[in-house]
Amino acid sequence: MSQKDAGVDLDKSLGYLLKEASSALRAAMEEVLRPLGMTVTHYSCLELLAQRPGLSNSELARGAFVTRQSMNVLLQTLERDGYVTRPAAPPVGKALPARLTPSGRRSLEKASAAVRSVELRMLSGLTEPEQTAAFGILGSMIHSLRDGGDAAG
Amino acid sequence: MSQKDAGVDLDKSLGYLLKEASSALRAAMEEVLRPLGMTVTHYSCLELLAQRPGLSNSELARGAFVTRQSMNVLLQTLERDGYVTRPAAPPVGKALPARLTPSGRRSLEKASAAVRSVELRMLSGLTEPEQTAAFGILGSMIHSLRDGGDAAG
DNA sequence: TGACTCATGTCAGTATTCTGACATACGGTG
DNA sequence: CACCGTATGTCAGAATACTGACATGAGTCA
Repeated sequence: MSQKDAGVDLDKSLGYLLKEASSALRAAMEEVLRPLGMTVTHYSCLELLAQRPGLSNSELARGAFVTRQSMNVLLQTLERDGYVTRPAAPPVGKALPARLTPSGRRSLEKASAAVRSVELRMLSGLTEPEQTAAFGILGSMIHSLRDGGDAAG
Repeated sequence: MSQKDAGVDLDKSLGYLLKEASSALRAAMEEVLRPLGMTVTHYSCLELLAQRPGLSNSELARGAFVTRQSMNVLLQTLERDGYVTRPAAPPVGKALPARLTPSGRRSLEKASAAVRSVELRMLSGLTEPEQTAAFGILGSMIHSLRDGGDAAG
C-alpha cells in the first residue's frame, strides 16, 4: 500500500542510496549465483583467490568483508568440496596460503560469467564518463570514511 | 603480509567498490551508533518511521532492506523499550501502522545527528558536482539492476 | 636471551537474519 | 455470493555471521 505510487521522498541521502544500490547488487548476484549453488561470499572468496593466489584466511576475510572466523568456516567447506587447497602445515608463521584447485577454477568460471553479466547490467544505464566518475566518487567516499574525512589530507 | 604495500589490483570492478563503500559506511555508522546503544537496522527503522509515520512492518522491512520476519523481531524490541507504538488491532486489513513515541523521537535525534556527521564525512571528499553526479549514478545503477538493464526502456 | 607487540588460526557461545510455511484480510472477477 | 491472487503478520527451524577468548609464531627492542 502506497509503495509504488507514493513519492517515497524518504531520506534520499547518499548513504541510503548507497545501501539501496548495494542491496540491489547483492540481490542480483544471489539470483544468478543460486542456480550454480553458490552464495555471494562463496563467490567472492573464489574470485579473490583467482586474482591473488596464496592469500591467507585472514586476508581473504578482509577482502570479502567478513570476519576471520566466518571465512574459516567457508574455507573448510570449500576445501571439503575440493575447490580450494591449503597446505597441512604453514610454510612460514601461522598463515596457510590457499589456492584454487582446477575444480575450483572451473566452478569460478561459470560464476564469474554470471556475475559479470550482472555488473554489465548495472553499468548499462551509465555513460562512459559516468562509469569513470563512479570509480572516483566511490573511491573518495571510501577514503573519507576510513581516514576520517578531510582531516587526513 | 602484503596488505598495505601490495598494489591490490583486485577486481576494482564497480561492484566490488560498491560493496567496499557500503561496508565502510556501515562500519562508520556502527561506530557512532554503538555508544548510543543502537544498531544500524535499529536506527534505520526509527528514521523511516520519523519520515513516514504509520508504516507497517512489511513496509519498514522493505525500507530497511531486511525481511518481514527480521523487522518484526526488531519492532517487538522497540515496542518493548517504548520507542514505538502499534495499535492492538489493525485499523484495516492486517497491517499494523507503527509510530514513534516521544521517547523514540528523542532517541532518534541523537542517532540522527551522529549518522549525519558520518554522511558529511563521506561527502567531504566530494565536490558539489560530484555529489550531484553520485545521486544520478547510484540511481541509474539501482534502476538498471531492478528493471533488468537497458531492456526496460 | 627475554619481554613485548602484533597478526594469525582456532574454539566456543551468542546473535542476527533468512527460508519455509500457515492463516487471515482485502480486492477483483465470474 | 464464491473463487482466486496478492499482501500481511506470525510461528518454527536452519543458516549465517559475529563477539570473546586462547595459544602459537614472527618481529622488535633492550
